[in-house]
Amino acid sequence: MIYNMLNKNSSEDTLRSLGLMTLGSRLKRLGERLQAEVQPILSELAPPVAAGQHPLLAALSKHGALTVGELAALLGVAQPGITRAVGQLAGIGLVAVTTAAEDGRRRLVSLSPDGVAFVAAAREGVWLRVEKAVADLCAGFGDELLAHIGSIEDGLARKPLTARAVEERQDDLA
Amino acid sequence: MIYNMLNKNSSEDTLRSLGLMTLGSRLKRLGERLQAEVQPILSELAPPVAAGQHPLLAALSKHGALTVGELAALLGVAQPGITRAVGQLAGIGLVAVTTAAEDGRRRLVSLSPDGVAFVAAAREGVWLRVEKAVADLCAGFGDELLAHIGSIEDGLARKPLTARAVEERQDDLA
DNA sequence: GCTATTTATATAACATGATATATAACATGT
DNA sequence: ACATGTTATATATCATGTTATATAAATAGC
Repeated sequence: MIYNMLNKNSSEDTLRSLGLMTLGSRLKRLGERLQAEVQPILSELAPPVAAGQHPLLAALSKHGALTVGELAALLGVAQPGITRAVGQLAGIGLVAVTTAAEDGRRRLVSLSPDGVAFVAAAREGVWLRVEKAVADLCAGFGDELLAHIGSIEDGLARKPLTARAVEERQDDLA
Repeated sequence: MIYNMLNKNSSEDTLRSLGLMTLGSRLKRLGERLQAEVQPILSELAPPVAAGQHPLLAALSKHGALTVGELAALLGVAQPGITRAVGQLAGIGLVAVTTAAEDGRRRLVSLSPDGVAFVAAAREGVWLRVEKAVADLCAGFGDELLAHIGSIEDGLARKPLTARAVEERQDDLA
């Protein structure tokens, strides 16, 4: 019976065996795994910043001051998450927040001087190392993978999944 | 200026432009997006079950009764998450939990009669429709994408990311 | 100018990942 | 038989996604 126990599931992966039916769960799991593995590398640059917040800093560096809503749109996440992340980054002094002059509702988020230095150092150091490590992991098919991901994202924007499944049902009725 | 605002970021995606450096964040985002889009389809089968919990039911259906630890290993997630999910599924009557006879620490989780019927119906209905919708979304490259994902998962198991980045640093020192 | 509607964002609440730890059961060694 | 170490799992805590909503500012329409 101990033999059965070990054989039963010692190296099986249910998500893998379920294929495209659980693609979302599998991508999420792998994404979280990668973020967790990348975190120690990123944290070598002080102050430690969550892996998921580095793109926010990169967006500010690239575009200059942005509103909460703009950041949410650029990063493809919900607004309250950005509010929270910005609050945390402001707390450690990497970003500064002001109220937009032309619209009192808008909050303008920008890199602080410390934030500017942080991003510059990250570009030359940890970001580069992370990219290389991930490229090594992808063993040459990185570009192809990114293209597939892009294609799925574009496909979802064009036509949501529920619309694809609805058509399937109509086919069944015919 | 309104023109500038719109042009600034109307369709740009920071994660996409950052490429492999933010692969984890991007995979996580897409995975959560897919789970969210799949949820309404799955919820057509009563009772509603979270997208992330369907694989747990599939694992029980395939392997029979499993312990909490075995489920965590099969699904590649942490044990407390399984404890919670099992509690929820037991709450809606799809799984049953007993104590293993040969080891009083182990909890044996199995599909209830309602759970067996649920899985059977899902197999013929919503799981099939989800798989087809996702395959449609992948536009023919589904198998290739799954292979890439598998390769990354295997690559992480063989050699963690931090080990890959460490070697990079040693190269820099030389 | 006033009213109704829309918009930007903070806040609340919740779901779902994780790590850490307490507790009990089991295994090992003397 | 007893002490020590290991293991399975519930529980606590936290981080990070989300949706919903309240509040204030801005916009649209008359």
